[in-house]
Amino acid sequence: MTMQQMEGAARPAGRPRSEKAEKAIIEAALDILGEGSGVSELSIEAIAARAGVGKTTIYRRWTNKEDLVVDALASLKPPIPPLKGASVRDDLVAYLQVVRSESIHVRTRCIMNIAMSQSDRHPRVAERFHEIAIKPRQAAVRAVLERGMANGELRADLDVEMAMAILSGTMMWRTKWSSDDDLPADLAERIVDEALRGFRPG
Amino acid sequence: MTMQQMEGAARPAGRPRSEKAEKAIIEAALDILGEGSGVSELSIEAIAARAGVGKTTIYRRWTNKEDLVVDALASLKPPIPPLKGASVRDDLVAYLQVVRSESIHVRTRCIMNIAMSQSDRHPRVAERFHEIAIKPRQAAVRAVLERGMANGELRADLDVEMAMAILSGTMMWRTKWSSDDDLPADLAERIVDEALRGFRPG
DNA sequence: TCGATACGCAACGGTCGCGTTTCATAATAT
DNA sequence: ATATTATGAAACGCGACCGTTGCGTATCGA
Repeated sequence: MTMQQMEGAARPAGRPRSEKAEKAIIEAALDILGEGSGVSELSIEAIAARAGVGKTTIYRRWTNKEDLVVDALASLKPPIPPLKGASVRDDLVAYLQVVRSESIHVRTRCIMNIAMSQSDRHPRVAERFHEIAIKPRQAAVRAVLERGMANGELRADLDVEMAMAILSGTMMWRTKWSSDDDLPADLAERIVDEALRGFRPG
Repeated sequence: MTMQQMEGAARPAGRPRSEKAEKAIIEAALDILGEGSGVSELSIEAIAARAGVGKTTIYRRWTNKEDLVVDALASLKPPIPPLKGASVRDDLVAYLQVVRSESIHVRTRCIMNIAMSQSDRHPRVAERFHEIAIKPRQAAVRAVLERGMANGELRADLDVEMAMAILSGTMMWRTKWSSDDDLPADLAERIVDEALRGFRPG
């Protein structure tokens, strides 16, 4: 018995799959989605062409488009900002500023659109996106709010879910229905200040 | 000179276009969009088939799909609720309840999705939708808020645009990321009450 | 070296929707 | 009646992708 055979994932014979190709495929898919295509307009041929890869190489790894998109979304590491500022206000402003700055980049914008608009048609994709990109952020915001409730910066009876919806929803609404350039620079601060007015004790 | 010739739109000779066909086409288009298709997946052939109409009849009236969709969206009469209640709170609750109830119907939901997600790819469509479905509602809400500011129910220095974004954005966020059934029945009231906490004077 | 597997590439037959045309028929003005 | 335009149906050639296959080459383990 050789060392190799003892390894957990008994390596099959023959040429191993190219990791580079795999990354190129996922990157190409995200790229095309980032240009505004919906999931159904995303064609395997286009992905293969852009990735510089044969269609075979794609079909060998994923049996359908949805699985590919799910993996692609999963590869998006959401850059959660630290949020360990001095005050609840600072943390929330920092968070919403990240959201705002992302909404300006076309790629982020389109991928967000996909996740939001195709939840009926492609529930698995939307669910995965929610898991990857939304939940961790919501958890971070929730931590900030709960910290504030604990130390008295916020009302003790604050409805945390509602507060999170107010913060994220307001920013989303503004970024949706505005052209990029008429988003005021201090939008994050203004949203937080307006929201906090109702979140504070008293 | 006959009466007919004196009419504003000098009726051309020959068989007139069928109004019924026109309505059937638009209805079919909305129907398919309401099932979750994006604009680009919406095929003329499918519209014709569902409307019980020849493709000729469609191509004779619209030169491209976008124009058809624009007209279809324009045919959506937004049922703006009256909003003449006793208080700002009552009006806002009534408004958000309409929004909430619409978000449950698949058709409304999908058409909303289209307008929101395809603004990059089909700006004319999104713009038209905004004109038809968003602006009048926002105007109604703005009127309620301004009335409240005038009679002292709301702070005199309230940022009206921000307040509208908070109300609509929060409801949208909740309806987006929730399955229909875990939307609490009193969601509208809870959003309004939470928001008003910061909108009131003092 | 040899067997096995993956690679990029090109071609296959098949489906779908495109936008156009033709056809027989229907509806309207003169 | 006759001229004119619209209608639904069917068929056209065209191009985009589909998912599969065969090809020669590259990369691995034994």
